[in-house]
Amino acid sequence: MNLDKFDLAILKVLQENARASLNDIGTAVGLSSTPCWNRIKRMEAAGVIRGYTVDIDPASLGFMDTVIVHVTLESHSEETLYEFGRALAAIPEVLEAFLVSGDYDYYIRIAVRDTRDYERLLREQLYRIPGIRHSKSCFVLRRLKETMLPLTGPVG
Amino acid sequence: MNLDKFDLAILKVLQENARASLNDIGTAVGLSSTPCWNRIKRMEAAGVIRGYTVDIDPASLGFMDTVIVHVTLESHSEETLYEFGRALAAIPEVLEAFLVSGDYDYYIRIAVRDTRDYERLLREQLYRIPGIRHSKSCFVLRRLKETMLPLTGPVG
DNA sequence: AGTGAAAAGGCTTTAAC
DNA sequence: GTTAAAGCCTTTTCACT
Repeated sequence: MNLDKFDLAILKVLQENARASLNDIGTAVGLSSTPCWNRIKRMEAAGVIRGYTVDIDPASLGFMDTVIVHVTLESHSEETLYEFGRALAAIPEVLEAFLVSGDYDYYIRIAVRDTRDYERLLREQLYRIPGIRHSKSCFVLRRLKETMLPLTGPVG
Repeated sequence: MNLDKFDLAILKVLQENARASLNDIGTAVGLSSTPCWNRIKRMEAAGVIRGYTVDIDPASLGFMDTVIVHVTLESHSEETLYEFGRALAAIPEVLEAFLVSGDYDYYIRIAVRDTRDYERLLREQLYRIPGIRHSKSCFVLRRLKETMLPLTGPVG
């Protein structure tokens, strides 16, 4: 799908506030509300916009720490990789899971209550998944940037 | 701030669709729209809800690959760490940046157009930041889980 | 605390340019 | 592909439980 500068501008507004009204979006991008609405519906239908979500403060939910875990598996068969991914997806504390190239097989980011909760999670959840060989963790000391796609560049 | 099961249920609905109407939210959680509205405003004011954002398909924007980069710095002084973080935050392709404990100093996730774009980004952007010593990259082969906070557990 | 109704405002559609 | 206007649905307020 071809996105012009108005589409990108609309996405940028929605990225900052997904509940912005069509009037506000229109004012921000220099259009009236109707074309904005049409463009949004078009992007939703085309799968450019996958959905709208809320940004929740992890600490408010009791998750005081973020841990990044690197995992290697016993086998690299498609079945093992798939099964491991499915098991990870079922753990709510697992925020992100990526199958990666290189020294490790999976990169995972988890939200934990505290260090004891981290230890429990590793022992009772992660190491109970069949196929896991080894893991290596690092605690996040500071978060510097939120996850937002760049809306300038390749298609801008 | 104390969150009860209704608050968590509301967050869950918003996490799946941040543009859900108050009526739909109310129906889903078993309340009328007014208390839902009050609870949402309260959570916004308390910083539990940090904002609402849109989930955009990276491929639609021309970003076909995701790369995870681990970085070590020359110095671990507060100034170097801070300056590096500031420079990272200014690169739109950098989706996430975490200051971490362990073997590496920064963990970064970047969106790239293709392998050439990755090479360009590394050379022209990342390695031009003062203080960088070494980096190690791995390409994401498959993304298994989206970033969503678990809404059961510690406070549920 | 929650409910339900009423007012104010925004969303969605139709039609015209 | 854009603007303007009409009807409808949602948000927001208020009175009551």
